[in-house]
Amino acid sequence: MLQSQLFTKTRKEAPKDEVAKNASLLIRASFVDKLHAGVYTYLPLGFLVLKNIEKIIREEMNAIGGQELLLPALHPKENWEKTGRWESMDDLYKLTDGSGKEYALGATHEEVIVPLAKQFVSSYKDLPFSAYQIQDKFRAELRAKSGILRGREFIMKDLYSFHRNEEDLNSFYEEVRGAYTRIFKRCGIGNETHYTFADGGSFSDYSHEFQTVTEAGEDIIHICKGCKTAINEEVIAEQKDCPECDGKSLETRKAIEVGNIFPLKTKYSDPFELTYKDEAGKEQPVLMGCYGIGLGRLMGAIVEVCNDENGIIWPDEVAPFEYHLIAISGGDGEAMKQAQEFYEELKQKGHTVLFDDRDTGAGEKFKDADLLGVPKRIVMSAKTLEEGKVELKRRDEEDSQLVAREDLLG
RNA sequence: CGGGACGUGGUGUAACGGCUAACAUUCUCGGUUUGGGACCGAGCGAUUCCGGGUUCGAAUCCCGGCGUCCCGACCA
Repeated sequence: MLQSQLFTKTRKEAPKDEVAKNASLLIRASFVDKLHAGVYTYLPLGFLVLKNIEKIIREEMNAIGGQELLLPALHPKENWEKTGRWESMDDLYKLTDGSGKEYALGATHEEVIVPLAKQFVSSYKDLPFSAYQIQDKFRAELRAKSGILRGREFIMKDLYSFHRNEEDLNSFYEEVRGAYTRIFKRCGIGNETHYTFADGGSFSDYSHEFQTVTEAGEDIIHICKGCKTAINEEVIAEQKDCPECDGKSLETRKAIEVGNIFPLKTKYSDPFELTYKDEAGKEQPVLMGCYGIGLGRLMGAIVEVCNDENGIIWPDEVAPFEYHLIAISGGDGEAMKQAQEFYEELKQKGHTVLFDDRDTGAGEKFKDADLLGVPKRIVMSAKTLEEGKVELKRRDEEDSQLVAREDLLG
């Protein structure tokens, strides 16, 4: 992408009302824009990151057999009355059309996917299976906060699994745990993200969360120094020791919940009478699990973890581009000309490149490069031309090096 | 939903109740530059969030609303 063509611009200063680091940096670098409290636009650069996160999640979901679909966001009131959540879920957005018919904006999708599954599940032979979607969710948060970490409209991946017995549910549950662990690792926050025992809220008796340690977090977790498993503050009273190992030394940290997994069992299959016939022809309730990851929140958490005083430092796999190519103009314009050619070459070899072809000072380009946080920066100037090479610097490293162009094309 | 802070060009700030609302930045034009937001000159850009009130006079004081952020409560 040519930076001169990008319709968004970076800012020297963050809007004064953004305190959260993720919002401050993402807005300054023009990855996102705030429409109103808790509702953000993903601008072209932010959208690239979001799509990368989405790709990672999709690959890992597919790898454990999840079937992708897209459920509606506009739900009939009746489905929500059936589970009792039309009344009990107070952050549910409710709306009425011109004729007086009432709807809910999807805050979660058990109310839609369970009736859907009912249409196709009748025998034990139809089980197990799992389906997921990546879609906008709406929740009337009393207080949107922390930039994109807690919004009122947000993109979420929700996976639902359907099983004939608890054993099968539990084994799939562990598979999802593995997939989630890989997702957060690929997103560059594997070391900061902990598998955590938590309360089930209104969803189930208990649950597990994936908590990323950051000062911007709104939860308190107690991390086992032995096995890195953690316990959420809300259940620490019941569980004083690490349940995974003998480690009893817990470290207390603030963290943000980037993912969660719930054994729903029959909580939502019961109200919709989702059942199957077993080998004996006997009607049995379907057991369910549900598993969520907030994509925007994940992006925010990555920024909270991966930054320095100069800007964002995107992990390789989520970065909007692989290379940030900077041409330092001036002189006879040769550097700009050669950079233009190199840009085309890199693209041809399949690399993603942001090419700073703007006619502006070198300082501004470097500042913007640091702020945008593309993992690898290539500089071409009169200086590098003399050597017949280009300068390569990783965003997460101090030193740069001169390398041959061919070395970057491979 | 309780408490607090704030609301002035796109962004960040300033202005005692009193001149044409100031400065920086962004942006436009011209010129000089080109290895860390460079420099010079000339411009554009605001009904000071909205509505009332006090006053000869309100960005400034008072009341109400709306909005944003922070703390708390709440929360897949």
